[in-house]
Amino acid sequence: MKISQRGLYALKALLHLAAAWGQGLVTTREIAEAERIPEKFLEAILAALKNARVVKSTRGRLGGYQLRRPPEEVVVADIIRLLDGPIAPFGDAAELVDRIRTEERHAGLFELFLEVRNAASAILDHTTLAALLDRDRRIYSKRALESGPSLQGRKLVTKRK
Amino acid sequence: MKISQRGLYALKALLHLAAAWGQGLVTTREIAEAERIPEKFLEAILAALKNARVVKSTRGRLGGYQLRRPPEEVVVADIIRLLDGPIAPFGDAAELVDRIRTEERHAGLFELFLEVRNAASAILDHTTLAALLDRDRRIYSKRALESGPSLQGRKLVTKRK
DNA sequence: GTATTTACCTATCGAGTCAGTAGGTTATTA
DNA sequence: TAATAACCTACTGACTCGATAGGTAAATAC
Repeated sequence: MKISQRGLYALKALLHLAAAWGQGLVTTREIAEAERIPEKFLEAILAALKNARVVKSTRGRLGGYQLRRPPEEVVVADIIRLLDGPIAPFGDAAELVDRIRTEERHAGLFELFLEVRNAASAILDHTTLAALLDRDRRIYSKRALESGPSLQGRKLVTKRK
Repeated sequence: MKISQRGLYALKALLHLAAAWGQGLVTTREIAEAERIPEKFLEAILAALKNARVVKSTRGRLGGYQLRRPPEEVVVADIIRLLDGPIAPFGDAAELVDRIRTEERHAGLFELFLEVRNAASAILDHTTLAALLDRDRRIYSKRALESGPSLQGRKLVTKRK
């Protein structure tokens, strides 16, 4: 599986919406600027996400986008499959299973590919937007601590004493 | 990572050469026919494999190809990297490490990608042509046993009694 | 020494994908 | 009614993928 720029943008946009969960609507422009995504390109991506019922929209003034379900219920693997196709190094899971059965000379090759896809799937299938957002925040605050302890940084350090 | 038709052909051709290891040279035509690979296309693939010193060749009459090293020493991950680029869902390992450091908003995303690439790499890096060939043979004989026990099949069954 | 066989080299091609861009239409609200 | 924001359609240039065509160079058989 290869994650395209489009797929990456989609995940970033969804993380943005996940961060804004429960706080109303967010416009494409807002996301585009914050996440450094070409606005018109983002429009197309959000259209796809809307079509797949990941996201919902309201139009006109004060319009915008929001997640359809809470961040804990949006799984990363689904988004990747939607934008960039199957999570497998060759074909998809069903095709691999089939070729393990039918290929008379090198079935082992497809067995191997299936193992790889299962390993990748295992990770991506149990990672949600909420989990990813958590990660982002953890890294962010760890960084604030390391490079130039700010007010917030100091407090944490002090607490650890 | 996505394995192309080209990459698949390369692996099949190498498995063919691995099976012929120690038995002299094999021509492109022979490989092309046995493995159902367009001959001219296979030529280009073998050229790349030769360039990368995976395979060596002799030309003229009685010419052909052979592996440069024993099948136990040829690792599948290297072949895939050669033909289809890095084994990572996004960029390569070095780029991912870099973006985990530099991305200020969504470093967690790249951490996740790195985990996926490590999982895939772990499998493909410790699989050699010899191991794959073994797999192929195991599946093949298991199949002979299941569907219509031939002479060879019967022997095995009888032994098990 | 000539014909055959095989690897090797160069160039080209049609189809498809990727990452956008452009320009307008419809709905909602101040 | 004007402004705003989602929505829709079409197009583009660059690139990749999976080949095909046609010839050159080297090694061997006869």
